Amino acid sequence: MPELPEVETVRRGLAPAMVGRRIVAVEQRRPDLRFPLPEDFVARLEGRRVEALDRRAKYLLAALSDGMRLVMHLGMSGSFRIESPALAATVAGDAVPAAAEAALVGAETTPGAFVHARSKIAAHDHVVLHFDDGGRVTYNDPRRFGYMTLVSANEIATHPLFRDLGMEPTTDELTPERLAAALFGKATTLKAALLDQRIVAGLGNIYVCEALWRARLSPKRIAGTVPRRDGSAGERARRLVAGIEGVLADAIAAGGSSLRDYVHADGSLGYFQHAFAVYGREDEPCPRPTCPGGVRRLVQTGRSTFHCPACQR
DNA sequence: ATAGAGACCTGTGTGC
DNA sequence: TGCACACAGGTCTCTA
Repeated sequence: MPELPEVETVRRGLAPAMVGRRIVAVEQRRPDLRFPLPEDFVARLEGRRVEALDRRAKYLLAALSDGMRLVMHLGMSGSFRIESPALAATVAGDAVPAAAEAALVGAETTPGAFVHARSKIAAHDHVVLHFDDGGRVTYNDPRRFGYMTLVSANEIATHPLFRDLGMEPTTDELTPERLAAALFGKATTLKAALLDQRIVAGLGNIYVCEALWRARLSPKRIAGTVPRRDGSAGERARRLVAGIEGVLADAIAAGGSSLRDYVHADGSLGYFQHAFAVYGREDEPCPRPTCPGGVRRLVQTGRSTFHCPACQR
């Protein structure tokens, strides 16, 4: 999926088109995504205003005016397309990087023409939200691993999708002490532990590889050896937290990454992929200036891991 | 309780 | 050009 930085980028792109606007119509183009959509999905959305658009781990949560939350997960290949009069104003501001602006200016002529020109349904467009300002937000997902559901605000904390989620790495929930405590005694590999959403929520295959490279820790290391013997945070736990926070912050700042089937909510392509140190760089030299090693690929629990055996221990 | 394999889907790139 | 196969950002479910 889009991992946490991509979901955060999508959130920022969607917010101006959704927040403060009323949903006037919903096109549900199939009964299910990964799971069946809720009973009366369309009826339970139409007429509600979007009060806020938040993110928890890789989930987007739209707060609706009736107290429900529209929960959206992008799976592996989900994306949103925005056609909105609000978009031109957003693009003109400072919130969207120059590359995104360039991608959009060409598509926009007059507000009416913009909306009309982009109104066609494309393959794998599954849900279209129509707003009271004439804007549209379309969810597209070829692989259909993504999903949407409705959860009442006061049930979010205890809902099966959210109750077991671990530390949110973009907040002060993630500390070396807490991470050390969570990894203490774990017999699994560090790669697998960081992909476990119950420990740190929001990391995926790419950013785990990148965070471990930054922390100079091997993906094959036993997770329980990150804390000190008494379970407290030492040098390794501190480096790991710094690696996680650093790579996520850099990726969010760059506007998220874009691989082959991922496009930002605002339609622009990402560019953080150029900054990956190890992911997808098998056989290239390790980018750490003083390191003589090279990037190697291995498979752990069925997924590619990229790392430098020379400097990651 | 927990770790690993398999499953869910479609698209794309590679090699023969 | 066509075809088979590997692989892709996630995570739920089943099995050991």
